[in-house]
Amino acid sequence: MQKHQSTIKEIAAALSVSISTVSRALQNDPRIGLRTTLRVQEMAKAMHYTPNQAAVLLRKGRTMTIGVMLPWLKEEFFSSAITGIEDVITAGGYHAMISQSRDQIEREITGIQSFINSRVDGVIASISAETTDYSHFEMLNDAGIPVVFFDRIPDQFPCHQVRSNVISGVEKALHYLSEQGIQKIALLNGPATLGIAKERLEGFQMAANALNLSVRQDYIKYSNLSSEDNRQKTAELITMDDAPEAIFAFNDYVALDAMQKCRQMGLILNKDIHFVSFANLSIMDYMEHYPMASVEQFPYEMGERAAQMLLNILHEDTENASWEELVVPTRLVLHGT
Amino acid sequence: MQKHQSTIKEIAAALSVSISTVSRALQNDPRIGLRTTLRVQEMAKAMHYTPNQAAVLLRKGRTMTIGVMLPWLKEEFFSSAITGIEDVITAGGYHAMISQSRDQIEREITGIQSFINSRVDGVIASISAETTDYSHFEMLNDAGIPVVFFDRIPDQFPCHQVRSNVISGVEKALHYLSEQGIQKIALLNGPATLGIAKERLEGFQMAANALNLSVRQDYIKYSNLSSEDNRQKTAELITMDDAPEAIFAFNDYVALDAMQKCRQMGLILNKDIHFVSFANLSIMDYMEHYPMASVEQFPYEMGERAAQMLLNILHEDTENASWEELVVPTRLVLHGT
DNA sequence: CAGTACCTTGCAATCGTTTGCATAGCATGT
DNA sequence: ACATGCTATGCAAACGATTGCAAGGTACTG
Repeated sequence: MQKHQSTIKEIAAALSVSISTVSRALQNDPRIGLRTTLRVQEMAKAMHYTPNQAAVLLRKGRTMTIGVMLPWLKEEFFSSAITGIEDVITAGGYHAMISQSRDQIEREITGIQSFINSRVDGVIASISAETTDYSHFEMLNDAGIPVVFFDRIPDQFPCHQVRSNVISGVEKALHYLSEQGIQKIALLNGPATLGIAKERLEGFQMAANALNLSVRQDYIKYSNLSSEDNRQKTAELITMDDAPEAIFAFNDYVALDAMQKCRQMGLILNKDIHFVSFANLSIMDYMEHYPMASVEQFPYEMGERAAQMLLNILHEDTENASWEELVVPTRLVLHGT
Repeated sequence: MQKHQSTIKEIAAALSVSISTVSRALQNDPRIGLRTTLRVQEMAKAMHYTPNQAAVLLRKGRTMTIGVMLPWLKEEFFSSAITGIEDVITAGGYHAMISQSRDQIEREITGIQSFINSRVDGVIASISAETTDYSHFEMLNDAGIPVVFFDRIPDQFPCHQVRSNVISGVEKALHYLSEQGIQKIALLNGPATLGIAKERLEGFQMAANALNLSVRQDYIKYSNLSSEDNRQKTAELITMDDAPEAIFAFNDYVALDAMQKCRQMGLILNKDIHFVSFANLSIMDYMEHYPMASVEQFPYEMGERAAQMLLNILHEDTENASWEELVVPTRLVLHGT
């Protein structure tokens, strides 16, 4: 009922010892006698003492906090990734400070600013769809705060990164479509600025060449990931004179919009038009109209790996200049067969 | 390239003024001359100065941080609520520290502990499905940290709270079913420990009485919200001798599991069995098999209101003893008509 | 020229914690 | 009796910022 946070100074006063003794006793410093240590720890418990993190940080220069910046919490991919991140960093004694950019560059910048103000020990980030300028991440670098990017990775410069093997994922999916006798395949991609969009395109072209499929430039569309644009670009594809038989979607959200648009325009899914996509939302299990196949990217695992990488970097004493890079394999999941 | 965070002390040294002058200049204190103020602010910018939050907190005793504790980020209801919370508190100069309990009491406790260590100024919480003991929230109270609960609210004691008008929502839904000539209605509820589950039951019984529907005890099931239990309890309902015509589900996730189970067991949705539920996931727009109607709870708005309430409480100077309480109206959304 | 007032700046304490160094007490060895 | 070594504790200076109070400088007034 006291509305008050107790301090080591108060514990010290209550026991008539010095604050340094209290501090050491609470850390089980062997230089403090057993009797004193026990008395202090009991008193601390009785007074509901909890250390003031701000004071500890100020003294130690570390916050044991990791900033996590990602586009949307509501996307299952990212909330799963967060869970993986949380599991790893809490095991390491850290906790997460989460911020969503909502795919807006301004929110990303202010969020990163706030990470710097809070002196987070490190950052894990997946960049927004709008991000083309990276000066806010350079500020982190100047401040000596390491950053690990995952999934959505800047492609302008080298960086610590965890990404899924997009190219092999695309290859597997194209291979599968081709096996089903489907030749005319469109790519409904994300923003061209996104590294992973470029990778999807690259994988798409490589796999198409390997399979002797022609890659038509007008089969390649870029969406800004909004539902409107997803539907718009889908309409453009399926109203073409020589419309594609299958659409490879950037992710499941794009696929959902695209499939809905196709149905609205009278096409029958998995007959007139086929879908393949990235991500594999768990909610898909409940859907009647799902993509023919999905490239599963294991977001939980990617989060774990990104967090592990960051903790490793934090625990390296030497400032080694090399950029860590990890590629998580993908898996092609077939639906409804 | 300096890997270093600059401090006011360094700015002071660079300009040969005292640190107090720098501190005041940065706050536009009128006591500092215009020339000096400008010189300091320029130098601060040039040196990429950002205030160390820990030091500010230590001095000021406020963190400008709000702890947000909720069950699952991946549930759209909560991620929408977070977005509402974020929008309000960032406008007020605060930022959020998010923690998910994943419906586990232990995670909830450690998360709240960590909020206390970080000396958050306030907490917004939606309790886990396992929470029956509230001593961790009492610790917040002892520490003088105000808590606003939303949606999932403890029912053992009074507290600041924002909740949706569950009872009227249930009434509307039951009324609608009854209008469709559906009489035998089951309630597939959440854990009995959850206040909102009790409310759903209460509303269910009240509305049923008002509509002269009999409330059969064996039509009322409690799920622990896991998919297995959702399916299990559904199976129990639909295999009864006198099975219900409609199931009122605790939320859309429960409804999805239940609908899937019904389909697996050969029932035809919206014919053999009808569904009504709480929440109204946006993903439902993409679904073939959706509930007949959903009670929309406006999570974004609930988040906003909870945040506003908390900020109001924080800005009240007097410790007024009354518990704030806000009920957000619900809306019945009809699907597929 | 002394007194007054104002404008500008600096000193030093403070927030809660950690930690290098000093010190007091006590037993041991010579 | 005295140096030596050990154990157990305390002192005081940090960490980076804020802020009440003091003080130096300048200009104005009588």
